[in-house]
Amino acid sequence: MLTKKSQYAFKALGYLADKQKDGPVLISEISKKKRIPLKFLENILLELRKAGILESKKGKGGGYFFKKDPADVKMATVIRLIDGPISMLPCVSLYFYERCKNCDEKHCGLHDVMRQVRDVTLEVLESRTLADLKD
Amino acid sequence: MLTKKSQYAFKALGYLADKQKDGPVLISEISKKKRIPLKFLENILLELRKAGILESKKGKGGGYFFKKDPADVKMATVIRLIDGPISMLPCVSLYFYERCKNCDEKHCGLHDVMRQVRDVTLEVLESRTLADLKD
DNA sequence: CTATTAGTCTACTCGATTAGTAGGTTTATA
DNA sequence: TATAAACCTACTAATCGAGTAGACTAATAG
Repeated sequence: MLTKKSQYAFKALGYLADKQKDGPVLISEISKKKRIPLKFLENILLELRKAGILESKKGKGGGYFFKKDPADVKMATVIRLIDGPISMLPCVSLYFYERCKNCDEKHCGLHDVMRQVRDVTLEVLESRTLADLKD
Repeated sequence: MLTKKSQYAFKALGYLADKQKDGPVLISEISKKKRIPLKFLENILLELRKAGILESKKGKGGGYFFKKDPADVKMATVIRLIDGPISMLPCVSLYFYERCKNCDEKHCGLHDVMRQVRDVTLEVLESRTLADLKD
C-alpha cells in the first residue's frame, strides 16, 4: 500500500500539473482544494522541491510550481522518493537492494516470482508520468 | 514490501512442500532449517491451518503438513491472508476495497494507473502457486 | 525601511503496526 | 501415566505513519 503521504503527493502534483500555466500556487490553496492537512503538505512539497521536481518562490505572489515538465517525471520516481521501495522484497529491489539471508538467490522460487512482479509493476510505473494525473 | 511474517510463511510453506511425502514436519524442524523464530513460526502456521491451507497433528509423530495441494494455493491467497491488501490503493483493491474520499473514481488518473498495476501484479500472483516454491 | 506574505526548518507527539516472547493448556501416542 | 507436540492468550519493545507546533528566512509592496 502507498502511504497517505505519497497519495497526498500525487494529489498535489496533479493539481499543480493542471495549474501549470497560472504561475506559483499557494500551499494553502492546494491544501484547501485537495483537502490535505496544511503542515503535512508543507513537508511533502519541500521534499519534492529538494528532489528537483518542484520549484518555489517566497513572499507575495509566491508559491509552488513545476521545475521539470510533468511528462518527464515518472510515477515510480515519486513513489521511491516518498515511500521508498516499490518491490515486494529487498532482494529484488533495484534502488533499495539488500541481499537476503538464508535464501540462495540462484534457486529461490519466491525470489523469482517477486522479481517478475517487480518487472511488470515497473513497466507501468516507469512509463506513466505526472502528466497522466491531469484531468 | 511484504512483512517478515509473510516471508517466513513462504519459507515455511516451501519447506513443507518439499517434505510433502514425508508426513508431519515439526515446527521446531522448520524453525531450525529455515531460521525462523520458533514462537513466531507457531503463530504463522496456526493461521495457515485455520485458513485451511495446512493441517496439523498433535503428540508424538505429529507436526504440520499440507491439507490442500500446494499447486492449488495461489501466492496471492497467502499474501492476502498474512499481510492483507496487495493493491497500492484501497480504492482499487478487490478484497479490501474502500471508496476514496475527495477523488472521483470516474476520472482519477492515479486510480487508473494503480488499477493497471493491480492487474499486472495479480496476473502473476494469481497464476503462481506454492508448488513454485519447491526447489 | 518596515509590514506583510509566504515558504523553510527542526523537532515533537501519539497511535498503530511489526516483530517478536512468555507461559500455561490441550491432545495424541507409547 | 509420562511425554511429545501443537494450541492459545496475552504481553512487550521498537519502529513507522500521520500529523502538529512554532520559530526562522526571504521576497515584495507601500
